[in-house]
Amino acid sequence: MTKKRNVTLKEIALKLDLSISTISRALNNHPDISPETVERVNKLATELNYAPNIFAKGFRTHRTHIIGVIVPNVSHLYTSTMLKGVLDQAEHLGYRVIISESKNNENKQVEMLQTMIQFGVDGVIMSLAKKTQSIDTILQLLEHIPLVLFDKVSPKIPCTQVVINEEAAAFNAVEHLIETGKKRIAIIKETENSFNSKKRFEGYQRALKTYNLPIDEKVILSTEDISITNGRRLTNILLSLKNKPDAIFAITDNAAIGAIKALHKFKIKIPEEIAVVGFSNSINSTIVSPALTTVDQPGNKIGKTAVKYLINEIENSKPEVLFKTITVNTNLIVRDSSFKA
Amino acid sequence: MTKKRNVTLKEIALKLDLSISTISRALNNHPDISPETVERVNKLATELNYAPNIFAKGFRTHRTHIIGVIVPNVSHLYTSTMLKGVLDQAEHLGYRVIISESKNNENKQVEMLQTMIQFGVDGVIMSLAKKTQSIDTILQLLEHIPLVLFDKVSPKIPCTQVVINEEAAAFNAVEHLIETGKKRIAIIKETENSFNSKKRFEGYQRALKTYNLPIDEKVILSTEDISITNGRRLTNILLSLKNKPDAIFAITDNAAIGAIKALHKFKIKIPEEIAVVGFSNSINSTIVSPALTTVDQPGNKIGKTAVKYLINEIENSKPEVLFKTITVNTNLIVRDSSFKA
DNA sequence: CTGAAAGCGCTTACAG
DNA sequence: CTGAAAGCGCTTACAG
Repeated sequence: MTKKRNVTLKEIALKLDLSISTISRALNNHPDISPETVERVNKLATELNYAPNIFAKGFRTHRTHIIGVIVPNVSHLYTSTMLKGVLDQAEHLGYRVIISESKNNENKQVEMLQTMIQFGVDGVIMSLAKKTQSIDTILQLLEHIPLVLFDKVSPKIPCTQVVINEEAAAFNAVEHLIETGKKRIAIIKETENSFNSKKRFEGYQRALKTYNLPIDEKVILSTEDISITNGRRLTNILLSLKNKPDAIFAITDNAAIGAIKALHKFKIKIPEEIAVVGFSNSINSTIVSPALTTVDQPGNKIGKTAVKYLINEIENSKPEVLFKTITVNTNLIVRDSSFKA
Repeated sequence: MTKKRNVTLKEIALKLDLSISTISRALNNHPDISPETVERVNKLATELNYAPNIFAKGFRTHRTHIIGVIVPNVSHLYTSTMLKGVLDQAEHLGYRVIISESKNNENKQVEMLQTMIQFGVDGVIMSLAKKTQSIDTILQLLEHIPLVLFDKVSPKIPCTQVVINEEAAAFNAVEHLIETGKKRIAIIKETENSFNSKKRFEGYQRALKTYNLPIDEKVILSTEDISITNGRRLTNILLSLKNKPDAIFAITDNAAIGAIKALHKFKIKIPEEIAVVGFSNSINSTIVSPALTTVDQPGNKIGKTAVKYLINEIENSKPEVLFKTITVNTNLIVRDSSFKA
């Protein structure tokens, strides 16, 4: 498929009987060029619909104005809201965005990172694949490119990391349950000690301690894959306990939705008998009934913030950024799966 | 932030005391080069972790191996599954993907298309913004770049278009309702005569005609924004009718979910009194209760197919592609919001 | 204020 | 089988 060639500086130079250098300068508002020349050049350029060849430009300047984004799974609801934030902010600051999926595979993640660097992106924003172990390669690649982590992060990687106030958010969620009279609060968390799961669990523990409630291993359940199905399965386990919980804090909306489905099955009243709180405020949380009380996790803002910090690193040739955490705040949204305070 | 420079052909040439040309050829498996040389070059290249500068390459070859994707909204559930398909297939065929949102704004859509072209993408996959009117600019841009439309398409643009069998899918959905005994089937559709809404409406009409059921304007409702809220609102209107429908076919899952919420409020039994069928098979459709009967719309496959056709056009310099529709099939998934057949 | 020239890293016709 | 050279479209130090 042969397509029309684009207008080049040379063509403009020829038509205006000026040099390519002058055209380039005029178009880039170089102070040296006379206003009249700038005027003439701009006029013809718009007339001819001139658009610089970004590849030639990037090739020359070692800047592509492309940001790479690597996430485990683009079609996760929450991820897609982060992507929205990334796209918006990037566009706003004059950058394009290339997106890749790691599919929660560590090797693929590194591979993607490498291609992106090879590709010449100016920087990368990444949410880590589950169970990312060997940080070594990433550390090496860090010498080649500015990197900002978001959402799924790791303290082992010395770079800017954008996260929500995981611990405090979980604390608030559990505190809310306690304040509405719940005394035996179960938690459904991830088996893997991911940053998010760990912090949320810490918040849960701190809330119980603060209110002098016992921490009982029997109602602390974990799962590899924190899905609706597993939320349901673990809730069934909770229901089989002699001493049942009166509330469930699930560290994701999906697990919470699974919990609600299980409680429904056993005709247990929500929130009277058992209250449920989730985490994310995904669209799903308003569709399930009763509507889910959950932590609003502003994906959009996380994405925007990550872009802001990355571009800042790209554009300011300051000393290397080391470990730095940026925290975005969250709110608890109380719906029908728990009592109003 | 200064980052390490990458290894170049020149460095390899120097170390091996060969010319840059030879290195380039060896790395590209040019038949002229002796096997021993190829061997030596490859060895050093991997040793040095050589990666070609894609910008220099693209600049030289006028090929970037980047595909541009323009969609109205990345954080729509369905869109994100299409994106997943696009990313997978593109990666599989050795292409990178740049994603942009048109935000359903026609001007922005054209603007994005222009930047992508300027950017040097090899081709573009686009889902049209709502109410895309002035096709003129798009037609002009078509001369510069291969374009494939997907999901939201238009017969006015002469290019490859990837869609599902909208009409047949709607026909099947309505036929299912008829076969389970429903006789007065309402439809909730879009006001705008978009390709999708139009085709689905045609399928609805054909089903009623086929089974000799009357088409009654009173139960044909439209809305600008086919959301949960509006699904609920329009269902309230249906419930205020003297002669109520016994089934509702909503052309999106969201509208169907709104319908279910409205029916719930009035304690109407689903599907006994009124059955509901949606369209998309989004995750939401399994979370609402009763679980929604809906058309499974394979976003993943649509995305993949679009990429396949686009890359085919990019790589084969055949005569210009004119209008051509590729249809991906769908299935009706029967859940609890309608009777089993 | 303007131009000639080098060079970014690569590919490829041309020559040998 | 290998190399010297041109050129893709742009920017920028250097010269005037």
